[in-house]
Amino acid sequence: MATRIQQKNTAAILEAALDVFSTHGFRGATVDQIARAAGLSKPNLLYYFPSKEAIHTALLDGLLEAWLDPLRALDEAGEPLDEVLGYVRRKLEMSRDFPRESRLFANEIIQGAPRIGPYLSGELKDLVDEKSRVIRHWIGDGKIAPVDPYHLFFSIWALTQHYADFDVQVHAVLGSKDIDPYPDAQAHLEAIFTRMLRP
Amino acid sequence: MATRIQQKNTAAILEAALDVFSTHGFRGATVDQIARAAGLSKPNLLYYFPSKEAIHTALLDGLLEAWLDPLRALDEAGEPLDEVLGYVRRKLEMSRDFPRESRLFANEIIQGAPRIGPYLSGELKDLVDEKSRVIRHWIGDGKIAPVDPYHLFFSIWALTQHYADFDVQVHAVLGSKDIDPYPDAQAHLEAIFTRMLRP
DNA sequence: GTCTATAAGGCGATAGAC
DNA sequence: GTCTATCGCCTTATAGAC
Repeated sequence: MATRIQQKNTAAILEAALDVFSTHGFRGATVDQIARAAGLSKPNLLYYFPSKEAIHTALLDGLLEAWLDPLRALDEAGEPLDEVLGYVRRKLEMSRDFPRESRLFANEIIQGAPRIGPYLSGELKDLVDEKSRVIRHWIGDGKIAPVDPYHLFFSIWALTQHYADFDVQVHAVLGSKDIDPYPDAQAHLEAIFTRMLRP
Repeated sequence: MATRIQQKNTAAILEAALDVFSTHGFRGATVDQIARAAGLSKPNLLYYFPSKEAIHTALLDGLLEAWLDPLRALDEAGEPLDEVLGYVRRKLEMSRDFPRESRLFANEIIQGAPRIGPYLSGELKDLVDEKSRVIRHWIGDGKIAPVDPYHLFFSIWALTQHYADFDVQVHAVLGSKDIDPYPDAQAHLEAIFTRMLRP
């Protein structure tokens, strides 16, 4: 049974760690940095988590738990094009609302997925295999244009996560620090996938 | 005037450093790791480069020098759709042939572009602004369908670089370690942009 | 040009008082 | 539960012999 203080501090640590790990990667982050951002001393932080690795694992576990939800919601019984567009919209909203989580994930993958390799070829692949059959079924019925389902999913991931992972570049190129690129991005992606999938 | 030994060792160091930096990021990489991969002792490596930072800077400078070439080649006088498809093809070939360079760049951007911020809002933005005017010109002439030029370029970058940066995930999801995903990727991307831009 | 040895400091983690 | 002090390791970089 966690006390109110424990809950508060644990939450503050995870919040601070998400900030630091997503920006600097696992090795680039320091426990001191996380502790200061959480308003705690270093030994006090290590009173709540046994090690730096443990904090990182806790973050990753929490993330992977929710990472596949948008894809799970893709419904075979729905209107095919709407279902894909809905998935794209949910993924783009995740980039907008949880960019640090996206960068935490991206850091892991780029560095060879040392901690989540089994997840990729297990849970993730299984779900993608399943939903690929749905896509192929829709294609067979003439509901959407022919497309390689796996590369379709790669495209959705790449296009939506780009706005979180490469956020700095997006803003640098658009030039205006204050403008929200997401409304235009949403319209752009909807147009892409509509043209791509309309029979 | 560099001797043959100097040229050989400098090249070996940069080659090894590209391997290590692109996989582990700047902080995650160690000089010892790079030295061993280059077949040199640590002090010997530091005889050729004054610091770890200097090696990284040399790599980044060399990369940025060539990074924009595929976009520079986009020719206003060419056939619009072919020009865009050619750019996509060149970028995808860069992902296939230089995945470590792509990951080196991705690591920098994800971590907030601490070293290349000026490049992004300088050289890169200027070139994108220029080529965006070309895209808009083509749209005005009815040569390609209306599209936001900036988000078009974001899409090209996201879709092509994904195959280098998220290589591990691509292979995990496709399931077969030995299969080359690039032929299918090329066909997929050509179909996307053809459908997207045909008037 | 290349090595062994080592300085100097940062970092993860622990000890022990309060 | 939280702190100060510190251990021990790892890492960057240098000294100095060959």
